Amino acid sequence: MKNPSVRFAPSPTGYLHIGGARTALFNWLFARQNNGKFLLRIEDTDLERSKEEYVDQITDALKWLGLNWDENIILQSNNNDRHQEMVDKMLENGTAYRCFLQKDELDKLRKESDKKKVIFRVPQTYRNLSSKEEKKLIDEGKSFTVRIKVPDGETEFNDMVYGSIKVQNKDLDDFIIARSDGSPTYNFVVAVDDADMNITHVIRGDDHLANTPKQILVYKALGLNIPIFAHLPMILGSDKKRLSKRHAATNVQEYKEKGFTPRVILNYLSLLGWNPDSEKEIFDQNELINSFEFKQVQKKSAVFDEKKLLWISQQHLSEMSVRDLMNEIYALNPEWGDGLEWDYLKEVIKLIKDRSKTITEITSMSEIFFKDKLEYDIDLLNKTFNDKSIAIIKDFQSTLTSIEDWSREEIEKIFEDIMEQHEVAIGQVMKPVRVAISGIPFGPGIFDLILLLGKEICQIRLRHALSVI
RNA sequence: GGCCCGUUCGUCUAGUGGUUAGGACUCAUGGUUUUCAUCCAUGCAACAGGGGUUCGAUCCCCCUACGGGCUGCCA
Repeated sequence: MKNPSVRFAPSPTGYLHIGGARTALFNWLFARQNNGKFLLRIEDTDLERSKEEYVDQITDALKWLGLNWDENIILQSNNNDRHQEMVDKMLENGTAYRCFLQKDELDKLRKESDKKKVIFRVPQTYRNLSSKEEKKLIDEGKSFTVRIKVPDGETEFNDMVYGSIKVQNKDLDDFIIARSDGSPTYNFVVAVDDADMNITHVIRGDDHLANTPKQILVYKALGLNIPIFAHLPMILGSDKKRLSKRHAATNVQEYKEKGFTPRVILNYLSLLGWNPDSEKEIFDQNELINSFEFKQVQKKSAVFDEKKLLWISQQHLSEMSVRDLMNEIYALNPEWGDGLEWDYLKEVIKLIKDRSKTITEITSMSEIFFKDKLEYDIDLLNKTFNDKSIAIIKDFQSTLTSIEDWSREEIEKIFEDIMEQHEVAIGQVMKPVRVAISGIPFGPGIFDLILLLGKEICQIRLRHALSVI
C-alpha cells in the first residue's frame, strides 16, 4: 500500500460519537501506517439537520483525540456545482435519465406491492424516452428526478474486512441521483467526492456495506477509479442495540469529562473490532499505528464495555509520569491546585495516581490535600468513632503536638506508642486517624498522608474532627 | 417481503478437521498490603439449533433461528 488517501466523512448533525471516533481512528491508523493522507470531509448537505456548531464539536473532538487530519477540511456543500456537472454528465453519456414519476405515484405503487406481497420495483417507464418526448414533459412543467440506468448483470467488490460481496444489479433499482429540486443524493455525491479527493481506500461503518454496489455503479457510469472498500462493524450499547443517543454516554466529549485521556480512548476503541494478534492490550498511538491490520478486523459488531475501558485507563495512568498526569489534569481542570507549590502537587499526584482509574478520580481524591478543614460524612463518623477511638484520637493529637522531627520514623513511632498505650492493633489506631485526617476511609498510606500534609494541617484537622464528633 | 452481513464464556476476543476450546475484562474466593487500590493465585463461565461431508467437526457445505444493515426525492 503506497501513500493511500483515506477520509473521515461525518455529517454535522450531532456531536462526534464513539462509533464515529472509532471509524476516524481506523482511517487515521491506516493513513499514518502507510504514509498516506487522512482527510476530513464534512457532509453538510442535509440543510435541515446540519449545524455549524456541530462541525466545531466534531473537529474539536478529533483534535483532542489527536486524530489530526491532513490538508483543509472539505465541505461537501462547496461541491454543489461539481455534483451538478456530474449529474449532467451522466445524463449526457446515457447512464442516467430523467424520471417523471411523481412521489405520490411511487408511494401508491409501493403500497400496492406491499399489499400484494410482491417485490416493489421502480417502473422504468421513462428510461428510454426520446428527447422529443422528454422535452414535451418538461415544457408541460412536469417535475422530474434523475435516475441512474442500472445495467444488467451483477456488481462485485472485495471488501478488506468482509471479503467478496456480490449483488445482482436487478436488486438495486434505478435509484435516484438527483432529486426533483435538482439536489444530488448521498450515494451519488459520496462517489463523486471520494473520486475528486482521490480517495484510494474508503473505510467506514458497515451500515454502508449495502450502499457500496450503488456507489460502484456511479463510479463506473462516470468512468472514475473505484477505491478499495473496508467496512467496519458497528459498536453496540450494552443492550446490544446500535449505539445511539439513548445510551448512557456516546459523546466523545463526555469521556473527556469523565477523565479518560485520548490515549485511553484510542486504545480501547482500537480493541473494539480489532485484535492485535498478541496478548498485548495496552497500546500508545505509535504502537497502534505499527500494529494495526485490516486482517485482524472483526466482522461482527462489538459491545462497548465501560468496565474494560476503566481497566485500560487504570493501566495507562499507572504507567504515566507525574508530569504527563499533571498536563492531563490541567487540560481537564486548569484551576486544579491553584496557589499551591508545584513540589507539593507533585507529591499529591504520586500518592494517589496508583489508586485512580481516571483523571477525574485523581482530581477528586486530591481534594483532601487542598484544604485545612474537612467536611465529614456523618455516617462515616458514626461508624468510625466510639469512646475508645475518640480517646485514641485525643492521645494521638496531643502526642503529635510534641513531635519535633517531622519524619516518617517519628510518625510511625507515635502510632506504636498509641497502640501500646491503648493495647490495640495498629488498625484500630489507623482507621480513626485516617478518617479524622483525610475524611475518607481509604486512600494513600496514612504515614505518607500525614507526612505530606504537615504538622499544622494535621493538627487543625484532628482538632476539628474532635470538635464535630 | 427482497438483498447483503453477522453468530466462540456476561463482555472484548484467540483458535484448529482430532485441543482439557486459550487469553483479557467483569464477578467470586484466597494470599500480599496499616486502609483502599495495586499485585499474585484459584475458581465460575462459551463454540445458536438441525442436517450433511468426514474415521472424526467449533472449524467445510446446506437449512433454520436470532441479530444488524440496505431496500427514501435521509446521510
